[in-house]
Parts: sequence; structure tokens; C-alpha cells
Amino acid sequence: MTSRGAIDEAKKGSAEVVILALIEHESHHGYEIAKLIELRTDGDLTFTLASLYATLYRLEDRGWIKGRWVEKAGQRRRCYYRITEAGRKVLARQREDWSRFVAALGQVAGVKYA
Amino acid sequence: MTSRGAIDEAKKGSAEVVILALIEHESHHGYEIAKLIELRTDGDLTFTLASLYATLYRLEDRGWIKGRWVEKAGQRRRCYYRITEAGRKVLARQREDWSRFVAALGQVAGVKYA
DNA sequence: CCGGTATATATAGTTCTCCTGCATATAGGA
DNA sequence: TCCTATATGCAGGAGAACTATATATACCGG
Repeated sequence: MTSRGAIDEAKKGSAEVVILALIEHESHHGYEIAKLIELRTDGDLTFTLASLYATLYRLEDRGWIKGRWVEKAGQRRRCYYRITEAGRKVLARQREDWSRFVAALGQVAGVKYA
Repeated sequence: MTSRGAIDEAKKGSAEVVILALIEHESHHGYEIAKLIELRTDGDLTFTLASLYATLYRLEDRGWIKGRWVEKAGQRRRCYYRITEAGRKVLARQREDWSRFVAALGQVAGVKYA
């Protein structure tokens, strides 16, 4: 997986809020989350699978998400994650923080959000 | 210096574009740049001085900025930085990239830029 | 039926940016 | 004289992303 230019730097720290948002309303498994991120941002934002799984384990350790293993015939086993109540609070907070950060960046660095 | 919540994570990688933007039109020395960032973002975005100087040296190594030492009576010596031609190109590119990243984040994570 | 691609998860080791803590140095006010 | 603000600099470490590699299954073409 490749990503583009300075987005390599920009996206540091964004994995958490992105993942939490994606499993806010429906549960998804790791591989699916990676594909969704890529799809919904037209490839502007991607995370390597290794990073993504590491992040999922971290979020689960913190109690912000909860995984459930599902085994189906004709499929490799998958772990479906959903957000927890604690996770919802964190998500709300992170959205505010990111929003404030983006505003600050516009102010001081002239980054326009088209 | 303290910073607020998830902005700790968010801001990773943002120092470069912020510094380049601040010395786009006029030269500033390190300490001044730190104060400007804090001032212009109402304290939402800050960098510790140690990080800031490290970043300045890195940017100069890459040829994106150029420092000039100024000694004045009644003042500690200061290094004033200005952006280079190469730096201007990088700044333009980083603004585009950050803009695209912010759009992606709004799309996939529901981050609203007020 | 055999090999390649897509799906799906997992670990190890590395890189990069920012951090804290410490050190140095000068000017001005209490 | 001591404390604060100004101003720069280094050493060591934390954390989140990366690459590379390993494992395992389903599906499709030749």
C-alpha cells in the first residue's frame, strides 16, 4: 500500500478517530476497515494492514472497541469490532480535538479545506 | 508547554508546514516562531522549544529554509530563518496534501471544520 | 489439480517525529 | 542577588506508523 506525499506525515495519529468512526454504527473486521478507509477517501488515506491490526489491538486494550470472533464455513475466521460506550466518548472528544486542530492549521499554516 | 488531548497525536507531522508558512513572507528566529504558533492558534497548537529547534535544523539540512545569525548589543545572538525557493515548492505541496487529508478526514471520520 | 490472486490475521524489527530533562547564556525587574 | 523571560542546544526516550515476513483459506484460470 502506498500513500501520497506529506499525507504520510499528516495522518500520524489519525488512525484512531478513523477506526472509531467506521465502527460507530456497524461492526467491521480489520481487513474490511482498511478497504473502507481507502474506498471512502478515494485512496487519499490508507493504512497498511499491519498498522491497522496493531491499532485495533491497542484500541481494544484501552476498552474503546470490542472484538468478536466469527467462524463461518467457506471463510477464514474474522474478528468483528464494534465501538464501546467508552469508545463513543473518546470518539466525540477526538472529533472535537481534530476539528480544533484543523482550524488551527488553517489559521497558522494557511491550509484551506476545500 | 502543554497541549490539549488528541491534538498531541493530531499535530504529529504538522510542524513542518506550520514553520514554512510562518517564514513564507518574513524571517523569524526560533523562539519567535514558537510564540507565534501559540499566539495565532490561541494556544491550541504548541511545540516545545526543543522540538522546534530540532525541526528547524532538519528543515535547513534539507535546504527548505536558510538561517542567518544576527548579533545585536543587549541581546543574545539569534538565528533568523527564511524560506528558500525549494522550501516554497515544498510548502505549496504540503498545503495541498494537508488540504486533501483534512477533506478525507471529514469524509471518513466525520470531522467537521467549523 | 496446480499456481496465482484476493482475503484475513499476526509478529518482529525499524524509522521518524515529537517529547522531557538538562545545560548554556543574557537582559531586566523585584 | 535572585527570579523570570528570552534564546539556543543536546541527549535520551516514547509512540505510532512503516517494511518484511509468516500463516491460512477461498476462488479462478489454465
